[in-house]
Amino acid sequence: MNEKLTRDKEEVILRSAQRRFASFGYSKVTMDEIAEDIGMAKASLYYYFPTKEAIFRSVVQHEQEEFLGQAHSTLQQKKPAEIKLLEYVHLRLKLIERLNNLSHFPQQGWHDVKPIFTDLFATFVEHETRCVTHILHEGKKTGEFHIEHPQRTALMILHVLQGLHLRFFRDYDQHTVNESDRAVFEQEVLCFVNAALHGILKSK
Amino acid sequence: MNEKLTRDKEEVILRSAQRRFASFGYSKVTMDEIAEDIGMAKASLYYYFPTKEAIFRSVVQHEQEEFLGQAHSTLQQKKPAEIKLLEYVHLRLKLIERLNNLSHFPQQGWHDVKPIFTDLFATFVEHETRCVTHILHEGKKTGEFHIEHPQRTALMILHVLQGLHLRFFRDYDQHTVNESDRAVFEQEVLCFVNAALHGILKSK
DNA sequence: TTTTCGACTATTTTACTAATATAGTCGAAA
DNA sequence: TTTCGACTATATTAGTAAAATAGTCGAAAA
Repeated sequence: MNEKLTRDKEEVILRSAQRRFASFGYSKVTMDEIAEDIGMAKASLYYYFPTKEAIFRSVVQHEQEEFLGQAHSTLQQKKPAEIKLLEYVHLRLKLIERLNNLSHFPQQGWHDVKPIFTDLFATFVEHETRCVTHILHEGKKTGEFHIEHPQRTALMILHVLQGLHLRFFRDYDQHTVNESDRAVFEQEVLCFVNAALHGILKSK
Repeated sequence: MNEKLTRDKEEVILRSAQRRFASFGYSKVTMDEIAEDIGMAKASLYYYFPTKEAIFRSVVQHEQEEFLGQAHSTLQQKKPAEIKLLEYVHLRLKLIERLNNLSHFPQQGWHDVKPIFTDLFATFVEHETRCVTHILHEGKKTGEFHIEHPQRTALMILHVLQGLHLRFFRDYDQHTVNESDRAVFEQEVLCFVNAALHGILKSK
């Protein structure tokens, strides 16, 4: 029965951690701060989580799971594959916006946190690859798409998304990223998806 | 008349510098080393170039000019725009491979050299944008391409190329980049260009 | 006059150390 | 079962002295 209470406390901790990580990045947040936010002593955190990394991983995992949940519910609807791909990209843009903050992603942060969750990332990328590959296969089966290597194309798409993200935010540190920058980024991503879908050649 | 001799000496210096920069990156090369390579005293270098940065900029500019030269000669030939775009991308891949080395690009090096030639880069990107936009416009005019916003599409293409490059080499430091890694990178770039050209939708 | 360089300076990097901050432990108390 | 104060060991930071390096200058060589 206190199982439930434990989960609740964990949630509280994770929410606090999430907020702090999102504002300052992994390495700039201390266990003392996370604890103080929720009126706990640092030592108490260690009753729920074995390490700081574990907390961070949980936070990231939460975001990823929420995203994958939404993505799968999109996949299951009956819509043209083209629409599904677009919706997937939109969801992903929202995810990126959130993850961007945790550990102030692309720039400094990356090297701090890279070893912590290369594995988390790896499995996440696998999931993503499956999702996009699935969409492409479906589109191929229904005759919507003409693709020779769905797998490779899916990887390419995901890598381009990652790449544009990197390219765009590599220079900005967190505080200089403003609304209009992100708007330009998103527009460019959509331009890419559009090109990938429709191509630019007239003849087939 | 000694104008010619001066140019020759400059070339010698630049060649030596180019080799060193390519192997060790901007910050790990000293003026003494560059000078010693060609049997000169360091002080003599300053007769030809005012600063170390000036040497580096010259080296980079050389690469860029050679590339732009080849690119323009490609543009002037009478070929389908599709082919021109592909050739352009191939040339660019070769450039990247060379620039990659100077200052051990994407990772550590970037921050060292960024302030040195943001301007060089900016004008280079302008040139590139003009090239690609030109190809797209031409393809549009001849009816080969169907593009709504050639300028925006050109930017997108270039940014994707940059992005893939970053994504691919961000983790590797110079010495771990091997042949097969680069092969995968190039294959992915071509997959992108292919998708951008032909799209994946069957219907128009 | 043009080009080279040895000897010098000012500045930046590096290597080391002491002081601080922080993750994580433990046993006692609530 | 859950919380926490007090503690330790490790990692980060700040400060500093030593070394390396970009850049100068005036004299010498060509």
